[in-house]
Amino acid sequence: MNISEPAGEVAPRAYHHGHLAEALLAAGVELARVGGPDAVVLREAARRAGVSATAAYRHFDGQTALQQAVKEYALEVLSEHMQAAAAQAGAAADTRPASVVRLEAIGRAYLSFALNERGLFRTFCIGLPMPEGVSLDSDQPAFGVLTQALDAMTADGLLAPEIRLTAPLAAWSAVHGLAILCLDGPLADIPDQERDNLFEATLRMVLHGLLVRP
Amino acid sequence: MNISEPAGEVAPRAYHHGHLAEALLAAGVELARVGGPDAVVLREAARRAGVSATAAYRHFDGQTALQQAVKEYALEVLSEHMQAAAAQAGAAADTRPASVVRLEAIGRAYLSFALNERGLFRTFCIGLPMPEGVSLDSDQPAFGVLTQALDAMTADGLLAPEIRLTAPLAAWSAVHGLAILCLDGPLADIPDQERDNLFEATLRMVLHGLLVRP
DNA sequence: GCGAGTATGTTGACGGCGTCAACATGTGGC
DNA sequence: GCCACATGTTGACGCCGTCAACATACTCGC
Repeated sequence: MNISEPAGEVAPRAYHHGHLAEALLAAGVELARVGGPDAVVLREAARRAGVSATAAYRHFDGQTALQQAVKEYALEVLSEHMQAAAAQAGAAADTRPASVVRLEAIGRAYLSFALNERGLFRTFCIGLPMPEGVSLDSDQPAFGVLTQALDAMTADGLLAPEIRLTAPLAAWSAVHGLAILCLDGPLADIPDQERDNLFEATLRMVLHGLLVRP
Repeated sequence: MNISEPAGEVAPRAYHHGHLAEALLAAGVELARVGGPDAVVLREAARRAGVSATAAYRHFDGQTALQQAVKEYALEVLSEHMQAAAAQAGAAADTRPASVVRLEAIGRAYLSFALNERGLFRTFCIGLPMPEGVSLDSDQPAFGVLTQALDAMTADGLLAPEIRLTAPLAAWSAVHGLAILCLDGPLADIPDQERDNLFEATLRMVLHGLLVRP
């Protein structure tokens, strides 16, 4: 999804904007980044795109549609983060199985995205229907990278097959919950180091809770 | 906190309402129950209290103050739920240690509150500063009942002392995350039975992840 | 090449919201 | 009994989402 104005293309004309949908989405993303989902406001997005308030209705079916688009964008960025982390995992010296290291890396990527892109993450969280019914299928990149890691763990004999189906959501719940508690909850302003400790403790709980007993 | 209009007290006068703060809070709670935090709207609350729009400003310092009050109310209700569940736990035949059963009951109470009082739970979740800095101290009832259960588990030798401090937040993260995924996330409309399975699987992950190895 | 049809953007309006200032009306303390 | 204060009202402002009616530019078939 290309967000920024296409660089060298035809310059926007006087009347017809040319790339209004993209410009509105870019404005919406910026609004979300700064102010969270509630800040994704149609009139302001239109203003930033240099266009009248109601022009947005030619491209988005109302405010929630724009929020939904921003949400999808946020999901894409999050997915890329997680995939990049999973790909890089194992570079450092680590005696544990690669699949476990990868699962941990995914969790850490999720949390770091939540903390570094708070507004975007919050927008990704809001209660709009997930894009095209993400659901539990692994065709969604963000969820897919998680299920792949768990598949690898199952293949390695580290995950009991009978919990293979519930494991991704249980793990996701723990990491997601921790992210939310750190953003909106009582952990909003704990020192960085304490928060990191909590990250590690939660990841340990997830791993110990999922792995087969040695 | 008394929410409803005091039954047999002095009837509201013509000009001075008499119990406007309570009436506004009650209206706010009702709005939150139906529509979540965004539905907690000053003008509508005032309307329901039979009072002009700006009268609310004599009792609440703007909209966020009313939302905050509703949030505190929601936290109280949630705490009572959890405490009641913890107290009742162990009534059913269960061969496991009482402290473990209690911890499970608390988690289930949290989830059932989230599902049965969606609007209120969502309001409780919003990113306003927790009432009087709930933080990690166990003087908050909802958090206290959790730490007590974990203390009991530690005393029973079921929880390693070195994770005693991080355990409550790790456990809370998992249960909270699952609740959110069920309300706003991809698990919004899975069948009840699948959701219950997921509950149990997540609780198992938490318990296995926290308990010392037998 | 050109004209009709459509895509895109504008103006104006409506009601709802939060919020402030100025004003009105009760209530309680002296 | 009177005055200060608490409480509630009115009116206004600017923001928002949204709709209908209108204006302009592009495009495609001829």
